[in-house]
Amino acid sequence: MPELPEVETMRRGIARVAGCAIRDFRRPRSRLQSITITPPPSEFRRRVVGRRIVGVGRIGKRIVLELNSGDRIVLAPRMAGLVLLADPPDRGHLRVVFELSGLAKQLLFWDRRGLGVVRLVSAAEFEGRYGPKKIGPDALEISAAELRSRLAASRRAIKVALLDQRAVAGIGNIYASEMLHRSGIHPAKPCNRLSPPEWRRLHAQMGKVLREAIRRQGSTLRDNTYRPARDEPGEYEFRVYQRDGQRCGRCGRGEIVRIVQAQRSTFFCPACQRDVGRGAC
DNA sequence: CATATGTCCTGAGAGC
DNA sequence: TGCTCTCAGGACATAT
Repeated sequence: MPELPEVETMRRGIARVAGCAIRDFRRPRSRLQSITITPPPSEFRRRVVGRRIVGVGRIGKRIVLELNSGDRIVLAPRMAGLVLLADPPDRGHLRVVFELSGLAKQLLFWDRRGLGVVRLVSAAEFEGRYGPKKIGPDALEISAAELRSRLAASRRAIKVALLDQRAVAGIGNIYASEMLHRSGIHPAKPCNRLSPPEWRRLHAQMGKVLREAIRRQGSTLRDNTYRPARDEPGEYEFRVYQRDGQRCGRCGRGEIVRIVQAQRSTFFCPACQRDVGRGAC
């Protein structure tokens, strides 16, 4: 699940690997299919062992470890991955272990579904793969004007467009529903039908939702996969996500419904997110 | 180019 | 209990 708030929480959780040297890189044996590791483990190992981690950043929903060689390690948890220093949920889904020396002893990549990716890239490759042409401005940093100019011409539904990482980075399926609800915007409204006040509200609520979620250390879903620490769930509280059938707390009148857009669930309140923007011409 | 869709993988939960 | 089926946070390749 990890979206921007969960990945940022994980990044903060491992921040002290900055300054550590990588002593070893290994993949614990597992009955599961192996995750994507590029380049292949032998070359990966050769290029990271003995290097020092000089920076711990985040780009959208990925964690980026900068090495003193100029290479970067990009960790993408995708749907069910975790980046941790210790205490993984179990050993069976532990995919990669970096043995470190310094303030942290280990860095772990754990992934229940195996959709995650661990990638080592040169500076040039990083630019091509994760540069501004591929990944838009971070959702925490983007200005209102930039958000609008990047999306306003699109005919796509706003909920679907918010998931496009080239437009704005870090928003996923859950927080997209949450920020649209707080903005009072119908998720199926085409981007090119949003009014200037709607763009302003969306921008404001985007920042609010993501900052609040980071403060609460993200959110833990029904599958219990993500947690900021052992035995400790993320404490962000959803207002619409997976609350279909319940009364809307915003207007107190509507009942939250679930719809499907682009094969993904969307939750919203038909009473306070009323205008689909497709009314009579 | 912009937009839409199928797929990767494992595990949980529903239904029978 | 145990089987089979469907679905889940993301991102990318491919198709239209």
